[in-house]
Amino acid sequence: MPELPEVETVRRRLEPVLVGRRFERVEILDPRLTRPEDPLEVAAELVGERVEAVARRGKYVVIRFESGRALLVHLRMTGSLLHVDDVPEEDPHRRAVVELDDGTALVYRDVRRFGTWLLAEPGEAEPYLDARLGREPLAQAFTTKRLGETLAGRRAPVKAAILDQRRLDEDELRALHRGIRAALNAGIARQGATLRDYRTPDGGSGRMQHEFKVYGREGEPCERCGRPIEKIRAAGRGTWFCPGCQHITNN
DNA sequence: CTTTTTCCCTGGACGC
DNA sequence: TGCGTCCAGGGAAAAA
Repeated sequence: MPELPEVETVRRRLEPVLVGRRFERVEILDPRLTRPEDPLEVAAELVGERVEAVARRGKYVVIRFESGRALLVHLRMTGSLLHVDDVPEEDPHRRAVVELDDGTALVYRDVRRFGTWLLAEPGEAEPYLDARLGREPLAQAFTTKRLGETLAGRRAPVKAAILDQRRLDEDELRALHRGIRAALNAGIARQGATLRDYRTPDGGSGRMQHEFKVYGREGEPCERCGRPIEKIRAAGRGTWFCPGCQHITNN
């Protein structure tokens, strides 16, 4: 699913083809996409907007218009933004189509319909995003110190039994910080991971899934130490880890 | 207040 | 072949 590396890949692919383009025609096929706003209204409001920039905040794709408005697109589980020369026929999962002034189109498809499009008026986008998102892990401002401050005072396990932040010493905190940035950069370098639905805007697949060492490998021997990969559920989410290489500090 | 669980939603995998 | 059941999970909302 689209995590930060996937969303950043989408942003990078869309930026050169969207900046300067005008939204000529907008069709929102799934009324849930703009919830709770009226899809017809949002579609009508988008017509005529000219793209000034394509940014990213967390896992939101932020399409900024010259008018000062912004379209906040969240792909959630299975959303994808595709840039096409011609809109293909017949796709039951197509949720929106934006025809651009150069004859190309932006097609949004989303199998599981969790994704959202929010049209923010001038000045609304920043407060909206600030209220929902933490700090950008690839920004300069994201330092080991800042990460420590974020985790301080929190009692929740960082991914349950794998890492208990109460026991993160200076070196472990540094390792976590480096690990976060290294993993995200590796993912971006490979244009994200395609497990099933994720596509880049030109329809291609990411390659990061080939680098996964534990994800989806329950029972298989760790390729580093040979111990079987384990799977647990952390905060409601499936979590795989190597009990040998990713040491557990119980309690 | 913090943390966990439920819910949304669909299609693929699996058992019978 | 055709069901019924389970699972995947981002993030909001509800529950604990």
